Amino acid sequence: MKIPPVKGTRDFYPAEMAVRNWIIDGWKKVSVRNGFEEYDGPIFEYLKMFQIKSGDEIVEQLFSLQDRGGRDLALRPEITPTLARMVNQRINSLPKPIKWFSVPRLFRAERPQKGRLREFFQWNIDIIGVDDVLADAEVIFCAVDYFRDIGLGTDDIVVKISSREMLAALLQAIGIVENELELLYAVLDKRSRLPDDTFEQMLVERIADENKREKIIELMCVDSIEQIGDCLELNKTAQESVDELGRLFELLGVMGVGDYCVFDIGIVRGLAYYTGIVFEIYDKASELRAIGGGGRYDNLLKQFGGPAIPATGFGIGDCVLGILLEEKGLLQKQLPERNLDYFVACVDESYKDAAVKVTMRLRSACFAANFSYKAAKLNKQLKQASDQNANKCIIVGDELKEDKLVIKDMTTGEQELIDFDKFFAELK
RNA sequence: GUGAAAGUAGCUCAGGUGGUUAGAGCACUGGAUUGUGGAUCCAGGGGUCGGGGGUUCGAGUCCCCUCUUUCACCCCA
Repeated sequence: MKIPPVKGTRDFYPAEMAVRNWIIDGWKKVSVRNGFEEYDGPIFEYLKMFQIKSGDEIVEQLFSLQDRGGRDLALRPEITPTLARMVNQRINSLPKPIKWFSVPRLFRAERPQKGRLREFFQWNIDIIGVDDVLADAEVIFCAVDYFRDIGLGTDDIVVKISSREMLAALLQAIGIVENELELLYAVLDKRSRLPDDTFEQMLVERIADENKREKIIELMCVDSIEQIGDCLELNKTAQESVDELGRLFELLGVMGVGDYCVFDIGIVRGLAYYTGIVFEIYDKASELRAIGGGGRYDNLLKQFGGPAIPATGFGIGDCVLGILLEEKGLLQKQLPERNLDYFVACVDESYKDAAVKVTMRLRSACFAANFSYKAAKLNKQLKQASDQNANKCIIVGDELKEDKLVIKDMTTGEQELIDFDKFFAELK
């Protein structure tokens, strides 16, 4: 019986595994150099854990299961709840600020499509315990630091930034009451993906007052922070959050990543828990879905039973990123090739054991080394060495009778005859 | 969950209106080459034509169902 792979999953053959490792190693490297420490949690949690933040609708998008004790569990669709739990558990003993990162494997039971699978990896970094906008700037810097590192420039990607807090203040200044905001966000979040008239029609369903609607549409058309003041009279909270956003861009400039970042009032983020700065990262042509996104979530830890502690962070998935890297041709150039230090060939069957022995000595000395299972013709073995991308090939043959080995450099093709003992003595 | 398109070898694809034993290129294995790789030439292995049912003397080809993939919608933590 032939069993196919599960819908929305991927098999990682060595070629795909190399890509996955390269991406994840890059994430880890950038996290560490930006001063973050790695953490992880279990791959499944109580189902409840994922309902706190996101509500019941989300349960349909989860892979859930019941254990033999009747506990309702789910494979994690995100790691932030786990992070919240872990931080809350030790909140008093953890040195602040907390700068942690993780690369969890996540599961979502959605219908797969371009850039979205049911199992994927996501780079998360979070700063907990800092309410300064400098932390938001640093988080954005980290993302850009990575993209720049792998060769994605300002022509390739863009970070679109706004502020939930500011948007709330502005909408309230227009006369939208607080409990209308949530539903309105959902519409505003979709604006960039909808034709203007569809957007306006959806707005009609939410906001009856035509004056308010016009104000909102006018507001959503601003394309710089300065224009906001021209469009509306700012109250104190609004002015403060506008200033904060201005300070953020200033800091991004100081950090040297200002040219990757733009203000975009249309960035709202779907989920309810964002409280301040929000951002999303897109390919410049905007042909793919968001590569990642994040923002400030100052109430979340409290929702998970902890104290009110400010937090900010982001998540970047591997699927859209992988597509973009492929399209930009950045994988071929940068992927490390399989590399074997030595391939040990034997000239005939009588030297096979000697070849095995040489290989084992090389391995003990921490070199990547292989031998041929069959004492095949030398040309076959050399081809194997070549296929396995060996740097050097050791040929074990009649020279061994005089305690010598042939070392062939596979890039230059040059060979030398070297004393057996001397070779191992000089191995570094 | 809704809608559309596709599925033939490991990969990319040929297979006029149904008709012998389903093909090619690449990849893989072996040989040409008995101690020298990447090239070339030759040969070989590999398919229940996604799966099931139906129509037919006969189905890769026509019809129905199903699975998977892709794309869009819903959603996007």
